[in-house]
Amino acid sequence: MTTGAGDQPTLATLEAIVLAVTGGTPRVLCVDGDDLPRLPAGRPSAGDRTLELALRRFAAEQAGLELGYVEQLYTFGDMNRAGRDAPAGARVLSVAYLALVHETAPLAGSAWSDVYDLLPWEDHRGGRPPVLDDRIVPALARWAAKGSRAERLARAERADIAFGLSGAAWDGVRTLERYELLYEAGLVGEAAARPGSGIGLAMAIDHRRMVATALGRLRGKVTYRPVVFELLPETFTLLQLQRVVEALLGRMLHKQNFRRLVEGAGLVEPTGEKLATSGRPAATFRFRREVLRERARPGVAPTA
Amino acid sequence: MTTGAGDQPTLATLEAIVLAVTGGTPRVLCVDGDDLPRLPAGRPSAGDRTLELALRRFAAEQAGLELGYVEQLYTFGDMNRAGRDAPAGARVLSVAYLALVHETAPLAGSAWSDVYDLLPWEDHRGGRPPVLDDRIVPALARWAAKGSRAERLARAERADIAFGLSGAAWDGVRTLERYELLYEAGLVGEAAARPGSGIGLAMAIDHRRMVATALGRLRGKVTYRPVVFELLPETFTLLQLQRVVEALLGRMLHKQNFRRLVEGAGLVEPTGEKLATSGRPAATFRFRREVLRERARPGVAPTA
DNA sequence: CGGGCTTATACTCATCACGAGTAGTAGAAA
DNA sequence: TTTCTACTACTCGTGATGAGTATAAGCCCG
Repeated sequence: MTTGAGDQPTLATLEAIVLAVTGGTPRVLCVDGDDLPRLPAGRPSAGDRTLELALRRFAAEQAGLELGYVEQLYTFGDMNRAGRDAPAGARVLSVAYLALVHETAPLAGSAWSDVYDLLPWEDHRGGRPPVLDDRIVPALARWAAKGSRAERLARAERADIAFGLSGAAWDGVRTLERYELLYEAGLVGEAAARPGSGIGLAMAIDHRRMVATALGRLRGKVTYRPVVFELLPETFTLLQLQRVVEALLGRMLHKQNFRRLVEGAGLVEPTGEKLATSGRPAATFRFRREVLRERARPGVAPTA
Repeated sequence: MTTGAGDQPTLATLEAIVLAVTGGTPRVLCVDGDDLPRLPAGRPSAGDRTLELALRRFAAEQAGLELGYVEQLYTFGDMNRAGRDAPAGARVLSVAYLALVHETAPLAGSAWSDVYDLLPWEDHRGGRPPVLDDRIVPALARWAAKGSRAERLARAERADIAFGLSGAAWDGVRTLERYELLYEAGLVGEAAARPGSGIGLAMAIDHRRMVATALGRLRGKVTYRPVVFELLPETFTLLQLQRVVEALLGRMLHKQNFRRLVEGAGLVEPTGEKLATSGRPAATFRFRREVLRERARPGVAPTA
């Protein structure tokens, strides 16, 4: 490995995307920034054996949160992403982690934001969001009409695949592709010509991109790993479970089929207790750990 | 964001896992280290707008390689992973990228290594590798017998799931879990008590862990994204395609079903040409780009 | 020049996952 | 007792997947 001439100091930070689902709403933990809200962040120090431990440490110190499930998401290192307090020309490397927690009370200086306030085009539970056809599709069409012929074709293909246009199917997992397309097309606040004119609530620097990455990853993972249970209490009804999954996927699921999937796969076991609801009381369940041995890809949502 | 007291200088490097498949053998590009082979690596410099562009630049400079498909894999930042030339107490952050290329002639100072020489327990194409039952399973059993009762149960569960023991199914994607388990159990050279006694060819520091990460990611991705075509020439026969997929998955596929899957999904289109083989000549195909619009998850291997 | 080898290609069959729908059940509230 | 809400049990059709049978098209060799 040769050390190039253009070496530069590198600043490394850890960013936490802490996710919870409360009452059908997926929420992400934000702290107040100078201007826009931002994700909680910290730096690894010499005493932290691993990056993940560093993250857990500062989540506890800064926000009093004991994180459960934690997974590394992505490392962001573009040149244009230094905050205003960073030395010019320095590259900031941000290692983003996804953490799943149960709902908790909001903490001082921080608050939960609805993920779908940040990314409104991602929530299809109440049907196709109007913002798609009203603003996004026309703007993408304009964006795709620019450039050389080859470039126009490439842009149109990207837009079609990401947003399920021209006969393509909407793929819930492509959240990042969608965000980046909107960014390039100037439709999200951080990149919009006039501040405040963008779609969805803006966040500092590229933090909304990180949330989009997290949502996409989680939507994928839910179909083959039992991660949802990290967001639920010890025991729960099948409808509660379904609501959390729907909140993550951003689409409704067929109730009977969901039940068949989850029970048939042996993902849950009945506790024997009943929980009073506003209708007929529901049986409560808990996660059934043995499923990890029985199935290679125990997911709580259909693959499609 | 508060700046903790324990801040430390951070060294950032990019590591490239460059993969090719030649004649049924998946290979990774290695460069000669002081002692053990290592992955090609470089540093981002101020002129590189993104980390991915930095990677492409130094791959071209250092090895004369023009990378095609590139994807970020994982960022490694444990404390114990500084090379011997690094200042003590410094944390080295390595952002690892996976790159797929067509086979090329070996370059000066670098060579292709068979991935399954590095991770012999991962290749099940010729049946279950003997090293599993001869060395790994007994050693894992010894490893799992240590610690408190709760710890023993947790270890046994991890081993069962990762290696498909006690009725669990072998999951090709869990390459990283397997490598880490072997590491903890002291079975891979880098961690082995006596050097040279480990299973598989050792690499510098944690580079073999990176290769394991890459293989696992690729095995997963192959089932829902048409990445294999990055490893193949423009046109190919279905058997060539199948051999590449099998090389990645480490298991054999049913020929007729593979054909049905690939043709039925519209992943390929016939070129009209025939290629002479050692038997009946085979029709050649090329990747059919339109499939990206037609299918949400166009994969070239079954999900299981 | 025909048998045997190798590889390619075309079908069939059973099973299972999944989307969608019908129907009936259990408790609470009015 | 009605009505509302939510829970639970089945059925049907389609498509994906694993596995196997049969046939075709070249080559090599005796």
